[in-house]
Amino acid sequence: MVRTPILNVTTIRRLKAFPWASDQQVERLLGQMDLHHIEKRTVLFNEGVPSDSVYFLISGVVKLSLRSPDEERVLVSLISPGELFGITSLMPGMYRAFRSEAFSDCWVSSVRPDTFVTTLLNVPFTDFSALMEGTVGRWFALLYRYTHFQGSSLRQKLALALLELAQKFGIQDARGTMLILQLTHEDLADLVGASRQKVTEHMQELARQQVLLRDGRKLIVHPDRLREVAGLLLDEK
Amino acid sequence: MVRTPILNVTTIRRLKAFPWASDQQVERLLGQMDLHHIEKRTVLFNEGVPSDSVYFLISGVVKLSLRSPDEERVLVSLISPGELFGITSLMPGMYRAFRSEAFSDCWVSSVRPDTFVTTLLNVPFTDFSALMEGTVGRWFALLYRYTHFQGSSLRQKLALALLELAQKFGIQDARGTMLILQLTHEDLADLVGASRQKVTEHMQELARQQVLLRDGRKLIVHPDRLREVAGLLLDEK
DNA sequence: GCTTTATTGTCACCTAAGTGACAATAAAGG
DNA sequence: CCTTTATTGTCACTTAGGTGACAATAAAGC
Repeated sequence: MVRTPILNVTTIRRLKAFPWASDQQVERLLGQMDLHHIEKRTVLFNEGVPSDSVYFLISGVVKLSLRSPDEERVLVSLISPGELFGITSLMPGMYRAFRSEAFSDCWVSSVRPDTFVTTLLNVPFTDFSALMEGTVGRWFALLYRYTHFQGSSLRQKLALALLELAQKFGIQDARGTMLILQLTHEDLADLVGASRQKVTEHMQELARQQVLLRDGRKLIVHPDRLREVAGLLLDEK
Repeated sequence: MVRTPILNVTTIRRLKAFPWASDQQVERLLGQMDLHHIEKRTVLFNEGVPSDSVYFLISGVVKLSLRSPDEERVLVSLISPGELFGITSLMPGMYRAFRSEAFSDCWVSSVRPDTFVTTLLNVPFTDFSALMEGTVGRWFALLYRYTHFQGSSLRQKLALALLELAQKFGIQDARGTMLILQLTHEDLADLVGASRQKVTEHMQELARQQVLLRDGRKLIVHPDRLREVAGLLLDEK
């Protein structure tokens, strides 16, 4: 039998979690958190499901991962006791970007994101959430791109990068989505971490396959086909 | 001569920035923001300097970049009008992780982070800042690792990954920093995006060079030497 | 319109890392 | 203690992408 750990203010303080919060706040938060024991290799949540709780790791190690285009697993991060995870739930309408599973036997606690925020910050959740989206949402988008770069070919990285650019700088055009930006192949190379020459080769190949075309020095891309090339499932992003 | 743009609530709304904020709040924020015109290629801030303002891009494109171990530039992101950037200033004691420079001629506006937060959220800045650190600080650490992976050799990636693990899971030991984790070479391979075999080879090489050593299945690392191997400047991280 | 400079295209060659296939250990389970 | 399974070590071979070196365009400056 496993002994249930005691979760009180002292435990929280020892884990160096929420150092800024008052004892009162921590106490109030604890009253709203529940406790789960999770055996090694158990999946807590999977990529793609709605983000509806914040998790707090009490003991053990949790692994965040992702599957790459070639079905390999990308290990994104290992979470240590005292850390919060699953914080995409602090932004509105997010889905889990990574799978989380127990890397060893763990004790985990979870809270509803609104309870978490209102208890610790005394501000309406929707306001906080919107501000998060407008600020650190960009970090998350970057993290998304970089984690998906792992285990991808140059071709796939290019597609992924162009997809992100299309969302930010794209305007609709009869022939597709035009990027209102003067990008050289060297810029793209710096963006995907490749050499200028190979980017030229792959861009030509992508143009040949009608995934994109060039109008002077402006690019016109086909988001759907890019998604296909990037090896994303159709529902992603 | 360049014509100074008008920065009022209508402009902000057209840029689809801060959609959740009331006209009053936006009005109040605008009163605290100043306006700069920046010519193409001008550097707004450099890596390593203290993070003391939040920026808002009104027009043009801003480029965030980083220099890799071999002096190449990694293009991290291109910022489009209506976006906030330089938001590490929302976390306490942060330094800029990326260089930001004008990719085209830009109009940029800046605010002090505390003004930004208190105006839009009506909460003490220190509270907000601490909560940010405890939640999305992890995302930033991940982003740091992944951006630094770009243009690094497997050896450098391994060093960087082990450095992060040492910070999270390391305890001091007479022989260095011991990772209290049972990590296989395969786990490390998944973490750095490499094959198991090559990780074995490099780990052996690192052990030979006294950067780390193995005690059974536990690792003992030398953070200083890892930092050296990773090609980081001594003051970074 | 012409000159200069930046960008793209193409190639042959090189190198780091991926791959498959095992042997050698070490840990775990009975 | 012995068997089974997981992990590490090693090596030959393949491959994607880096590199240098140009020629061909296209854009920018005058």
